[in-house]
Amino acid sequence: MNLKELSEHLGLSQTTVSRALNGYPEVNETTRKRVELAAAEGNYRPNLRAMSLATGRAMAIGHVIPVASKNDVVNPVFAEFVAGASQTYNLYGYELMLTIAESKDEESIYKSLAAKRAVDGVIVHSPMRNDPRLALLNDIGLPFVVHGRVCDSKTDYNWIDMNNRRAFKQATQLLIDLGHEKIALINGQETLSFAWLRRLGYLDALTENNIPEYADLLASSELTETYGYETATNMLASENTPSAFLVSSYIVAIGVRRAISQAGLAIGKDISVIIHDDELSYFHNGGAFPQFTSTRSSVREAGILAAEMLLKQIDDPNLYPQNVLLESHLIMGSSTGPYRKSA
Amino acid sequence: MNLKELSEHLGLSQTTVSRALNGYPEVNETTRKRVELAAAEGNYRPNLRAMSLATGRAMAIGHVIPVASKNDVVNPVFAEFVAGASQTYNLYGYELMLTIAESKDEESIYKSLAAKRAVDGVIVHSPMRNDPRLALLNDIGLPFVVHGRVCDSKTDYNWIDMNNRRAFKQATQLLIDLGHEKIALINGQETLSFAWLRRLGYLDALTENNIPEYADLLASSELTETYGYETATNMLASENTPSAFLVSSYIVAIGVRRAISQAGLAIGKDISVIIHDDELSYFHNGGAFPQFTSTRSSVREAGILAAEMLLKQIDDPNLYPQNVLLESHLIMGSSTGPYRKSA
DNA sequence: ACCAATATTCAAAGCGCCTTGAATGCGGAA
DNA sequence: TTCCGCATTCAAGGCGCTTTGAATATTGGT
Repeated sequence: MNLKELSEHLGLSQTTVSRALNGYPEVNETTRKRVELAAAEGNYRPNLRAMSLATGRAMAIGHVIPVASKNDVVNPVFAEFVAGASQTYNLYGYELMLTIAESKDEESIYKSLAAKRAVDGVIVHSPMRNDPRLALLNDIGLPFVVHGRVCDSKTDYNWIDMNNRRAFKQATQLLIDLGHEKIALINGQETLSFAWLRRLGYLDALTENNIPEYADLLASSELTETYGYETATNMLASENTPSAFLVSSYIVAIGVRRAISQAGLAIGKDISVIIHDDELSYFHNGGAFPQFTSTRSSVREAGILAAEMLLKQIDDPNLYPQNVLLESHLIMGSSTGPYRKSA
Repeated sequence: MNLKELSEHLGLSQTTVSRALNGYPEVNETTRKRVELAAAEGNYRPNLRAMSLATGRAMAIGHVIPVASKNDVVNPVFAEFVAGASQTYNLYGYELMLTIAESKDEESIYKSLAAKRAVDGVIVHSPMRNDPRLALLNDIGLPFVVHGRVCDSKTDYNWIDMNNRRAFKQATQLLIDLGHEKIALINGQETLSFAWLRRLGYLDALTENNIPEYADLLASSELTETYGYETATNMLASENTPSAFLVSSYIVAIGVRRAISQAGLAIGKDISVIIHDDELSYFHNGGAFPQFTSTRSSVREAGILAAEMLLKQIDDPNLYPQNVLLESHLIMGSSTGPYRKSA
């Protein structure tokens, strides 16, 4: 059933039917009711392609998820984020167009998306400290919102981020207050903003407390279980053994826990661990007594908000860039405890 | 740059330019070269909306990921699967339209997708043993491929699945060969086909070996870490203690491992564990000596193949439904060992 | 040089919708 | 009754592409 058929069926012009369904005021309320009824009965939905050709709006948002190479890790956070964004799109009648692409292809994908008029805007995932995508997107004039921040940007742009720096400073401070001094940071790739900011927060706390920084207690890599396991194993076997770990994700922390347990140590007693918890739905770290002490912030919530921000921007292109900084909560769990010499 | 501008710039008709770019034979090769060059220079891409309006093909595939409720678990497998499918779509110029939706809304989403002509086909995720979506999709005439199978279907349909039954039978047999008799199955929700088939495989092996089946060694739920932990903890504390666990996913196994370690037992010695390994990229279970003995099958690969199957089906609507059954590999790791009475 | 056959190119219609500008119907004021 | 203004409705053009059927250019044979 298309507009023509529907309007013929009703004995009305396409104009009137279209206006009736799109809420224009110059339609008799009686007529509108009739039209709406008939549309519902005939399960009529405007052809998306025709509609966007006519209006110039694609009614779709692009999400381009970068991976380093073809068989590389897909950041598990993205599924949660997208789940949030999808909620928003459903609400406003937008579609979500997903592309998982190698970083090297990203530029051409954005260009193509724009040239094809496939999307009205995009969400930028995994921003780097100095991310070339900002300039690119400004250049091609595609509205966008960054999930995270670009540290070295001269211009303003839309972003929504968690306060990584503050979160990790706070977590480090807690460990220091518990008497720890040798605190290892098992971080994500520090070319990425989120990891860099976490590192800064960690260093902030050390500096403020006059605690020396040990290069061999800093690790930075992709967030996998294996990375957590191997790094923690090595650190525990080294001379400069840490008494606490600050870990950038739940998944990495699983590897760390494996290493600790394998070394015959007890988490929360011999060794303290604080993680950042994105609240991935299949890793529930909750209850009255969570396993991990954590800085917690819902990625799904960020997805919802980012999508809303983008839709607003698309709606009003003159809107000044918006920024949202979400705060995390430091949640006490059973993975932290006072420093013990014996460790 | 649109077709009109490009053709004016070239001094050719839109017809010729369009045909030149779409590889029609009735275009002079010299002209074609000229057109292609100009198109590349002007970064011309046909407007997707206009193109699909003219051709009647949306050039997009829908993926509808069901979740039980708004804040429910998003199956982590889906990200890997989608990463595979996306590779295929990139290759063929298709877009991937993702919707994450509560199960109760799924029907209306499929209908809407079809009525809006937003997609040319869909991938059905997480099929149930008796899944109403088959009839629905046949009804609205939307091509589809199921990732997994619907156990109770009279009609043929496209699917690609891993041989769950055989995999779990084989894994169970291995445990039996190692002397285990009290083998717990920590399974997914058995309304879902994959979990049901795994259960059948497990029972097949028990039956063949005349080993009794204990209801309290069977668990079925959503695949979260917490589920694994709590279930294993309870089973280990019960009268009818299992000496081996068969676990439906890596994530659940992490919880199981936590429970085992907390009970002071050693995996691969006191207790054996076999998992199913979907090869999630951030949980590498490889190397010469993987931590977990596992039935392994790449979900990403399945995504690639499913997408190819769907595109073929769309290309030729008269194609008889296709089926692909992927076999898993039983990979020996360090989480299994012979039965010990002491456990 | 002429014509049929073939190779190229083109003008125009149509995909299904929205939207501009014009047309119609109606009631109340004059 | 006549006219004007407002409330409704409509016809037609356009979004950018593909594709049909017609037109033009080119080629080889005679």
